[in-house]
Amino acid sequence: MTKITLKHLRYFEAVALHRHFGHAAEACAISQPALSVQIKELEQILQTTLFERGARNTSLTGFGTEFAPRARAILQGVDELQDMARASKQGIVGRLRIGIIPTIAPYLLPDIITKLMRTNPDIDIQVRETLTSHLINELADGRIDAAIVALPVSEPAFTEVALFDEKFVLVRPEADRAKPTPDRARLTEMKLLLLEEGHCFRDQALSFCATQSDKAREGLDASSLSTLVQMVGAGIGVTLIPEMAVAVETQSARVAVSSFPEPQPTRTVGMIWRKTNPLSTKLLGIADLIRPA
Amino acid sequence: MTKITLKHLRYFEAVALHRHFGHAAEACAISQPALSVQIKELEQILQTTLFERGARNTSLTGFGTEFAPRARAILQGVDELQDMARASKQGIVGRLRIGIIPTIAPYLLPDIITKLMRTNPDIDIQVRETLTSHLINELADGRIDAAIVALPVSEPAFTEVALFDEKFVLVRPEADRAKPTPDRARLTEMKLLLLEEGHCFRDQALSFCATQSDKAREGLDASSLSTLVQMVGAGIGVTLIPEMAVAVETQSARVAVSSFPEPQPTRTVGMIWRKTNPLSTKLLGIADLIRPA
DNA sequence: TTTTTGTCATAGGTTTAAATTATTAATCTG
DNA sequence: CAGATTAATAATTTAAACCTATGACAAAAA
Repeated sequence: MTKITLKHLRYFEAVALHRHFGHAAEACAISQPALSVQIKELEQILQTTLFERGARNTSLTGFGTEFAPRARAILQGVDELQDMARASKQGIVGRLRIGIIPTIAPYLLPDIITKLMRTNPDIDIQVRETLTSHLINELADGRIDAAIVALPVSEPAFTEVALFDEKFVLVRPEADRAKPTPDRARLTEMKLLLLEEGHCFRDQALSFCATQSDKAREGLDASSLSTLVQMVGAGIGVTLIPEMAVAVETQSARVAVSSFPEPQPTRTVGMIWRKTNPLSTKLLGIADLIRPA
Repeated sequence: MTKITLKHLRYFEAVALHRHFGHAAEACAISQPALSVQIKELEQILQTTLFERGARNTSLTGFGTEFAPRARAILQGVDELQDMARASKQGIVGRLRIGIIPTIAPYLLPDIITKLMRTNPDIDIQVRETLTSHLINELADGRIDAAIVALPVSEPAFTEVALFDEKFVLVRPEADRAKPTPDRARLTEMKLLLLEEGHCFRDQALSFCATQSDKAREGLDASSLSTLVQMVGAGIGVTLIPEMAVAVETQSARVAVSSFPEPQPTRTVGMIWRKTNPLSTKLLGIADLIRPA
């Protein structure tokens, strides 16, 4: 049992339009017999007559009349598929599904979006903000196209591109402003507030603090840098935040911010994507665009 | 330049569903290379990548994700075409576009529709009421499937089937009830009211009246039998109407109805359709159904 | 009527497209 | 590194679609 093909529908449409097999065949750039055979086959598939062949004129049957607009709609749908493909190629990508970790997103995203929109007015940007481990899964599954995270990720399936390094700064209560900046050794003596488990920034901060440590830290983990800073402002302890977050987060809090002496704590922020992603080269371009330097 | 085919879309859908070329190929009952080639061709046509082939898993690209629902919609539309064809075949015809002349329609239509609906609950009946000449044109053009008119029509392209004969009766003012029924010769002396030009019934009535005649008849033509009877009731003249119309039209008028002595005037009502109409045999069945005897 | 014309269907042979099997290439997994 | 998994490529076969030529039929013209 053969199936309906678009060829059948295209030929049908031509005959319906011209009401003449010969003219329709010409319009389709094929011979009249070829068209006749195809129409006949379509009628056989449908088990119905579509055209009434008179000796001197051809017309649609009742069923053919109902059939025509649907056939036309299908053909139009197919044309639209092609248009869609063409449209999606102008500009860098068309749609970009990008993931960013929470300790970067609020500070970098406005800038990224602005830059992408400027160079690429029709782009459709979809952002996903969650923990690195989730982003890695979603990237692997093809649910997002790229992710901006702290490097290294060391997944062999991913390409990693560094975007920039960022320093961590110390946030203390306003009252501590005059005190000297502690080095990493002295930090262990202070009450250090951290993000919840799962945030890479938590681990990065901890690793700087020379604490081997999870030493009796009661449940004071915060779910965002913003909360962390507010807690510091309330005098509960001190914390580290990325330099990039300073402007936004310490605006309205009664806290003192200070840089560490060398060796300063840092992390590398980068972009990752599947090596197999066909957009690879374009993603490289996007990385260049985002990179501030 | 090759074009998109439904095969492309069917294969695409399978791969999108299974996210695995081998399994998709199995689902399509073809070999994996055949499917790979077709998908590749589709991607070439669209000038875009639809799938991201990893070494161990396959996923849709961003564009593929947008492409999928449209492809699915098209395939569904095609399936519906087939359903439509199947549905249209149950019952006698599915849709019947029928034309009837005005001097028959009001009296016969209710009966016809009742009968058709009873034997054929899902039928879609479309009625066109106009003059014979118009019906013939519309029939020839395929705009209607059949027509009920007075025979003969004598179009070689049409099949004619007689339905029944109907007599014409004389309608006189109530005051004339006691007078003897005039024969056709005496009719010429009376003021005979007729339908407008174009109605076949006008010609049929005239031809009975032995008038060779269009003799100075002022513009008193009516546009319906109903009007004609009302005019008679008002004492303007006399008229002929088909027997079938008596019950409906003389109900509320102050007129006297009488049959003619032999030879009585009659006409044959019949059904016509294009010989080339594929529904021919079914239309014969419908004629049998309509025929009162 | 007979002939001619217009129009679609059928037939046989050729070309093009699609499928098959077999093989290769690449990349994970153990 | 060896074995397994998965998709791509190659060569060949099979099937579909098309073309030219011809036939059938009905309408129009002679």
